Amino acid sequence: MYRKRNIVPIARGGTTTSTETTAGPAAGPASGARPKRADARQNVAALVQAAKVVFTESGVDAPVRAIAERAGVGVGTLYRHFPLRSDLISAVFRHEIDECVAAAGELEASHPPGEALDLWTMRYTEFVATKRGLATALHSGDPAYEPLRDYFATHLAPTLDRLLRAATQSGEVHQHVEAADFLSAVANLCHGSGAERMVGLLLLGLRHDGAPGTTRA
Amino acid sequence: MYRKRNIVPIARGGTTTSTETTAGPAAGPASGARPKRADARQNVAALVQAAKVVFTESGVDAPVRAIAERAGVGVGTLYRHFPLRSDLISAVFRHEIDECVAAAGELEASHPPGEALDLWTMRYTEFVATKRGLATALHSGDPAYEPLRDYFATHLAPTLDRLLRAATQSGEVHQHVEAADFLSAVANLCHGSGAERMVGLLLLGLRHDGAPGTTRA
DNA sequence: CAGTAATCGGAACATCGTTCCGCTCACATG
DNA sequence: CATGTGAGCGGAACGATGTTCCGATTACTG
Repeated sequence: MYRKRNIVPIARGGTTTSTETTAGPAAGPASGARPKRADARQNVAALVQAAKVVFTESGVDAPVRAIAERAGVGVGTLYRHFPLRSDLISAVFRHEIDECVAAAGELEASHPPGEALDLWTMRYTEFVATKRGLATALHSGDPAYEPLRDYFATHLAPTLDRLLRAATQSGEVHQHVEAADFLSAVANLCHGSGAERMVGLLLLGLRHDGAPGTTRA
Repeated sequence: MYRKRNIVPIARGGTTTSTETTAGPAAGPASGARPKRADARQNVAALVQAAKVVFTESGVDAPVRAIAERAGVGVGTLYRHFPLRSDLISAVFRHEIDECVAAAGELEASHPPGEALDLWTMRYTEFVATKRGLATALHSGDPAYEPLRDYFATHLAPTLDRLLRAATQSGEVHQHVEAADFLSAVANLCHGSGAERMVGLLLLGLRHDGAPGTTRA
């Protein structure tokens, strides 16, 4: 059989449902091509929703089939909309990542640079820590996650870089780090126990005004 | 067919070959049971040897079959001797881990506590960094790696703990950390780029004499 | 030299990612 | 509203991998 058509009609064009924001391979109405079919959009939404649940329950490594089943679609459909695993992950977390970026702006405005850096890092830590498997995926080297790495590099790295520069200029931070490296380091630390403590140490390390690898002057 | 018997006889009991040290599930002659059959010991040695090569080439996640094939045995044989993946990993790296532990003693004797801590950490970093997939395996949560985690906790943690205490007592380190947490943190950092730099920051963080999460007094 | 049990090999089974393709039906069109 | 068409769907099928099982084999004991 194909699929029971218990599909609730969706408003065409105009008003966008909340799910539309999270859709991955957006075929924006701007691109000349014909807009996506209604049932297709419905499925994309269902997949993202299902993935969100499954990722939370079993981590981002959860079996593809589990997601498809929960969404009530076949694996073929899943792959049609999300050829790369990271496409689905991005769709699910994009919003949260964007919020993380936005948070930086607020923190910068309401706190001194050093504090803003600390607070933002903790926020980022929380985000990553609650996404089981995210850090591992990010550093797996698997090309299936490339776009996800890109998204991190493009959005999060510049944000952190700004915070780092500010804190350095204000004299609170004395050590230099590549934003991308720091980001990946923090993500990695979220694997193990005592993650927050370790991230805290890293932040403390940034404050040290001696040369690395040597005992305090 | 079974196996061509091109097996070179091995001295019984007495002199132990170098491989015997690395054998995993050692059926010590002490335990009343009958000693392992000669061909079995031979296979264990071949497996460890093969695993060493394959791990280096493809990381510790390498397919089981690749190891078995390289060792010239069936997968059944591999599983017979190393029911858990970590058993094989332990067998391969036990020696290096032990050397790492031993190195601590030397460093303690020839350097001030703080320096010894730094140097030992770097040595540990090198060890983990060159074992692709080791860190990931360690923190995968997969029960197949439990014994490996144990080995780390049992051998490496006490060593680092000693170094940490000494450096704290000498006034060089001001922050407290659980040795196990630190160990796992460093291992995790070895995933990403700029690993050494990040480990360096962690070590710098230990020196900080302010409260964590706050700007320098 | 024969008997026995330890050991072996690899087929068989389960899980997972990924591809492929015939079948359907949503939508534009008349 | 009827109709044609291709976007889209489902799930079988394939390949890789981990793990178990058991009949065949042979190392060792007596």
